[in-house]
Amino acid sequence: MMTTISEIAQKAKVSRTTVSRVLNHHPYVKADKRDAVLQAIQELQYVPNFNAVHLSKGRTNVLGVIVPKIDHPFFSQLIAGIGEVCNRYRYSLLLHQSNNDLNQELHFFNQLKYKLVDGLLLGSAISPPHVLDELSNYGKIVCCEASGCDKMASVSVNHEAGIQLALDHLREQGHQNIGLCIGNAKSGVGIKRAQAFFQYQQNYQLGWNASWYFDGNYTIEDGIQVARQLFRQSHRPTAIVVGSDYVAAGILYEARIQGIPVPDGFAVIGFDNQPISEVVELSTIDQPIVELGIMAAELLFLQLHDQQVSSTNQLNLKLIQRKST
Amino acid sequence: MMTTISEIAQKAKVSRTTVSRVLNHHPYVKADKRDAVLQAIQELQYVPNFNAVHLSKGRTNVLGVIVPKIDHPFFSQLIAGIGEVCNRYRYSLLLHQSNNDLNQELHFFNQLKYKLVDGLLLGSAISPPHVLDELSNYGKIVCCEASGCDKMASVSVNHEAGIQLALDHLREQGHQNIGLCIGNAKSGVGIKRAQAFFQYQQNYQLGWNASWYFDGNYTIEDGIQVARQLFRQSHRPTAIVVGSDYVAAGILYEARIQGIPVPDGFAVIGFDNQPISEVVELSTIDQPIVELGIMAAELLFLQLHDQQVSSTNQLNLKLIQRKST
DNA sequence: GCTTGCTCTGAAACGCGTTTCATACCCTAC
DNA sequence: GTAGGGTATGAAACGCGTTTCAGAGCAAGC
Repeated sequence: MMTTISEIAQKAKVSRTTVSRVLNHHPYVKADKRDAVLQAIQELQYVPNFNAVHLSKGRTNVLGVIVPKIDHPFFSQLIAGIGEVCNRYRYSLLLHQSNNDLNQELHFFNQLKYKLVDGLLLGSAISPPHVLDELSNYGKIVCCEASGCDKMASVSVNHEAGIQLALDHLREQGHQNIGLCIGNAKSGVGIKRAQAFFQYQQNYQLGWNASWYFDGNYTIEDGIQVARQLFRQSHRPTAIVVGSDYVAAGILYEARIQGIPVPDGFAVIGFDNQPISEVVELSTIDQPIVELGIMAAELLFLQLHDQQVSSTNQLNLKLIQRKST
Repeated sequence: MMTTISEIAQKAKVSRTTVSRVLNHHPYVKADKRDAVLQAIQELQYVPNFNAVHLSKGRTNVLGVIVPKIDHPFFSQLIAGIGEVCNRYRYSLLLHQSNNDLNQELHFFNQLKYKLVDGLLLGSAISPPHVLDELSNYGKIVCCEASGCDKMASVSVNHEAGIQLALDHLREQGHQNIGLCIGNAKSGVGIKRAQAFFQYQQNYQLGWNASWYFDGNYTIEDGIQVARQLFRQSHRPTAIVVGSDYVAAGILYEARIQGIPVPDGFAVIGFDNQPISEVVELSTIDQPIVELGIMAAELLFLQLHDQQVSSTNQLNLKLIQRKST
């Protein structure tokens, strides 16, 4: 029992074309006809069916976003930034949680092929480059980390600079033996951070031992485990760089339990500047995550409006010193 | 240059109807024709246009979710739960961030009217009941807190029970003078919690002073301010119930700064059991937020499949005792 | 007076699947 | 032998807007 533009047209004694023009604010409609149409819309309580609009226009004004885990603070902030831009442009946001599952990811990519979204924002992507390459034939894509695919633009945090900030700071505090703890060692972020770390280590002749390295850590609980392994070692580092504030908070927690004085006995520096780092007084590398989302979305909109954009974009980081270093 | 089912039909020497049947796994298609169609789909690299599907089917297999702020941990967990269910049912999620702005909210509600989503999940709603009432004529809606609209189902946390758990626990620890700190005093949650608190207070003859009440607090920083105001008072409560772990963490932080011993000098209990509560050793009332999202989404799917559901649903809470009480 | 160029309007085609309905075939049951 | 019922297929209508194109009206320019 939906009202359609045909009924409006009939009631207002104009053609469907004219109704469509009124709805789309086309200038060539005389005032009297416009008023008649608007009145009919009122009286019949017309509500447009946007599936028809999308079909005929060939676009949907929807952006797709895929992330591994919505409730990870990094991604929820990223989405928040993207959402803000979408609101500004009156676009909607189609969100998908992949759980780092390749099938889920591929399934979501179809939304672009199926014309359900006008563009795609990749919070993370585990698909091989050739898949992304093929996908980019179907629409514009922006990746929130270096994608390894030159057909799509990317925005990312300057991980090298971040690691360097952290290490410069620790060296200034007199540390020479510094451990590393990251999340997914195989993700772009993980690889970049590890590379930058070991490069720096070599450049500055820092001490090293394989048992000072940890990966696959994401939670507070993980941090506690890392700390236990670390503090068990007789020859241990005097500081550690940690890829996540949550993990770092776990390490601080365990240090307190074991009575190891921070920062004098052991220093910890995290990444992200999540709210948690404030209460546990953790030094950290602040990542402008919301801004990252905003920038990624803006880049996508530029491309949707046929503007050229530079394909790699980096955001800068800053050091926030608190009492853990 | 899109391939359409017509081209497939031509190539496979069948009708469009048959192609449609193959795509929809309709049983009445002979194997040889089905194969011919599938082959043509392969060769022409056919990709369906789902806007056309949505238009003719009258549904989109998309759920809408609206929340005030995506990166608030409560809502990101809620969305994560919803997203999980959506993945299970192969539905997509259209997400909107309202920033508690009524216009944003109304704008998003149109997605249901416009037939862009099959159902709506309200993470929060500030619209008056009559708006929600009218909206529910356009599709199924589930609200994640008591909505005040009897036409839609709701799932919510049992706030009364939560407050009671917290207060029972504090009384057991010998507290008689207990403060209260909540977020939005005008939201459903805020009202419920305050009511339950004051009811309990009266029932058990607890001490009270108007300066022991705080609202509009959401962040760690807010918590620090609350603590400062609190600790300035000569006649102050011996414990406080706080509606958010973040705010509670701020209070604990300030207590430490001021050298007030916790829990002996002052006890704090939070709500949510966010990760932060673990590292700061905060006692808290655990809210099953992800489960709340899952349940809300499940309820919506039940309704989309024409099943009756009970209109009010509550989830239970549990006390997590740590070192702050 | 006639061309040029806007303004305004509607018929028809288009975007692309799905669904209905009619038809035809085949087998089983009586 | 034939009525009944399942299987298989296609033509045409349908869902509902937008866009193209052609044409009419009207004013300004020469």
